[in-house]
Amino acid sequence: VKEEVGGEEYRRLKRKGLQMTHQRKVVLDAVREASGHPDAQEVYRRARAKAPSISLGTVYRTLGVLCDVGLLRERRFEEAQSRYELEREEHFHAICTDCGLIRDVAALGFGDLLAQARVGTGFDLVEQKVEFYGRCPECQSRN
Amino acid sequence: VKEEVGGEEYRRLKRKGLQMTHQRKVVLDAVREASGHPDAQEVYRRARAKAPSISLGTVYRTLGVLCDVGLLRERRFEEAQSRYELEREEHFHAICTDCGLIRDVAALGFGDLLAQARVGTGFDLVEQKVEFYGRCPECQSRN
DNA sequence: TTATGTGCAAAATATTTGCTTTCCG
DNA sequence: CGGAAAGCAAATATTTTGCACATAA
Repeated sequence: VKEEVGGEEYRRLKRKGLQMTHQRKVVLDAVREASGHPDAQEVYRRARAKAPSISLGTVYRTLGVLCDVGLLRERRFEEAQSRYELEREEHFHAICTDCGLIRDVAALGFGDLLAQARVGTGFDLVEQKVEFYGRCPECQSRN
Repeated sequence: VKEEVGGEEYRRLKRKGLQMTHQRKVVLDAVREASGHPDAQEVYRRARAKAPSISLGTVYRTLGVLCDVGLLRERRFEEAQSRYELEREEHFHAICTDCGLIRDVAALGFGDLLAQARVGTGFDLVEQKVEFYGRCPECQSRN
């Protein structure tokens, strides 16, 4: 049995009756190659390097599709625009208030925040979002 | 010594060379009277009840000013628009994924998340944002 | 071949800004 | 009175959508 390259992506799309296209490959690669958490404009810029005729509308639609099938994850930090990251295990984010750098933080070791919040609220909570704000090491040493 | 009603607001504004105006009173009251976390449109709607000629632009500028002087706080949840709340001690939020209800959650009892994140990242973190998502009690009993 | 996807442009949504007039202190 | 603020409309910024044409399977 031969494992197909990119098989996972095809499978996720097919499961929902969606097709794999050049644009979808290119957008997914753009997010992979961007360091971290690109917004739609950066994905668009990167995608055009490989698919010059791709439109911004397609980038938005494609990012939405890739989130729907579970390959990407949309994130809204304290900004006007959404950012996108590869879907993976739960983690938190530290965001530099000077330069905007976003660093992933392992969720391990923070205890069961969800369980505590469930007790405190009566909500059937299934997901959490944790962000920390402050200056990154580089900006700290800059002055 | 007589304590002036609304003195605190005047003081905060004056400290930055800003004036108190009818519109600023009305916008602040609108946030106070809204249950919880109104967005600019809801503030606008409420403010017009007391100041019919107020414009949406003024609402936005005023919300910004009131945040600057520390009376309000801008919040972005997983939505396109910002929401606003009265500035107060740190707390978290539980958000209903069905009806959108936003409930405040006391931050006490969650341990020193910031300290842990500082160690993990090397960032000089000074602020945290914690949100929980799931169904509120009422939506749970609805079906 | 045919359902699905893309490009393009216009629309929708949220927020900001320039400028003239009005108002607070 | 003089600087700060409001109203209004136009400008921005981000994201969504309608539709004719193109493409994957």
